[in-house]
Amino acid sequence: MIRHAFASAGARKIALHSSFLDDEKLPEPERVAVLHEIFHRNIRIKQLERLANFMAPIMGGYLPPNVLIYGPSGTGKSVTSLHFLSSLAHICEMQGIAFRYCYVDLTTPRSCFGAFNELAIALDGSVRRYRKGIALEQMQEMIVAALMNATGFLCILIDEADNVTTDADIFLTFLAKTFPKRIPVRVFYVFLTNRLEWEKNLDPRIVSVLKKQDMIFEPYDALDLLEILRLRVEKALDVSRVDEGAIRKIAAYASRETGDARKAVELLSKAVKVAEERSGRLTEEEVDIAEHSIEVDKTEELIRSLALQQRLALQGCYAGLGKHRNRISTGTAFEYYRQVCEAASVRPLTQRRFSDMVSFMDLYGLICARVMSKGRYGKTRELSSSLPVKVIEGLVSNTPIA
DNA sequence: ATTCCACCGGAAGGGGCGGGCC
DNA sequence: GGCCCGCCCCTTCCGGTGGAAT
Repeated sequence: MIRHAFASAGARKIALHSSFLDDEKLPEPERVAVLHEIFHRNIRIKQLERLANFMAPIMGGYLPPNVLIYGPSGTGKSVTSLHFLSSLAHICEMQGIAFRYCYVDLTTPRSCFGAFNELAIALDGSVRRYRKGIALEQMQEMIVAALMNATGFLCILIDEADNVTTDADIFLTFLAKTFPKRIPVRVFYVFLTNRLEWEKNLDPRIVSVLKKQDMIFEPYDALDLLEILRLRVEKALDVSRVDEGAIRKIAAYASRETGDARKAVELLSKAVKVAEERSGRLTEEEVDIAEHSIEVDKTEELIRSLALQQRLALQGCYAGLGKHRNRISTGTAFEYYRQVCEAASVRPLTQRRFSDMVSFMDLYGLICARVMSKGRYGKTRELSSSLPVKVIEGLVSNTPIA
């Protein structure tokens, strides 16, 4: 039986090099190679061209302007910029121009201190984290000291620059004013962000000192995605078992939603798994199944990550919805919520708070809540279900309520 | 035209806690 | 390690609201 199971699983195998479907698992050289191919297929060529125009002064020994790049997540801001800078470094090396760049990753939100810390790590090349409790000025001194002997040009690429949660102004003031004056190396910045309004929240004085150029990465369209997906398919899969239509469908799904390349690859990877469990062939049908199952996974994960009170509220809502033909008012839902709380021996919150939680869950699409006026019988939000049946079952079966 | 239901949702204030700073 | 401030969560209070009922 084991042998048979193994053999039949092998016969349905589609993924030959599954690491190409997951960038996290890809070793660095391979990743670079994949990127090179992507850029050879004329994707993001316009953006590369603009970057090249901005940076061209460096070849004549002039300081390029700072660049601010907007674009939603998964549009290749980071990869494109990194690819460009590494090429630029290569060219400069051949021309004998002293140039280096470093990458400051603020993908996870950080405080001002944390941002300085990342910057320090990126600059002096060490992996050591500075101890907490150092004064900010001292951090700045150390960062300056690390570059005291550097010469030539330095480009600092700051990913998700809007993620500095507290005192972003201090961080940016340092970058814009103090830093360039105190070090011999000529520094310029590339900021990446996915929030268009970021600039408006900044101190206008900083913006004017930065004297930056703007650039926009629009989401990939279906054709770009198709190209990106084809590359992955060629690298990772047994091409003879993949329908062209399936790939087109994935590209269509992803471009219709957000144009996020990461999501497209994720969907591809999921579809491959589905196909391997089923027919051993990747067709449009498998894509549909995978799409649906990603949907379910996402909501289940969202529910798991809810705070206790929020989950109880959600359970209360769906417990009530099950008994009232999927239409209930906030007041009734609140009653059910209280029962759920009692069963879980948790002190229930006030109705006011419950009302806020309902709004929150509506916002995240876990429930549908519309304000309705029933005339003399009051005004209330009418709650109805907006989750797949499978998810609701899982949710209610956890409810210890009769 | 008025009343009145059953909430909505803003404001204000308290308490707990985590992170920044020394 | 310890202190303190700011933030978030929660409660209380209350004026507001759309339309059926009268």
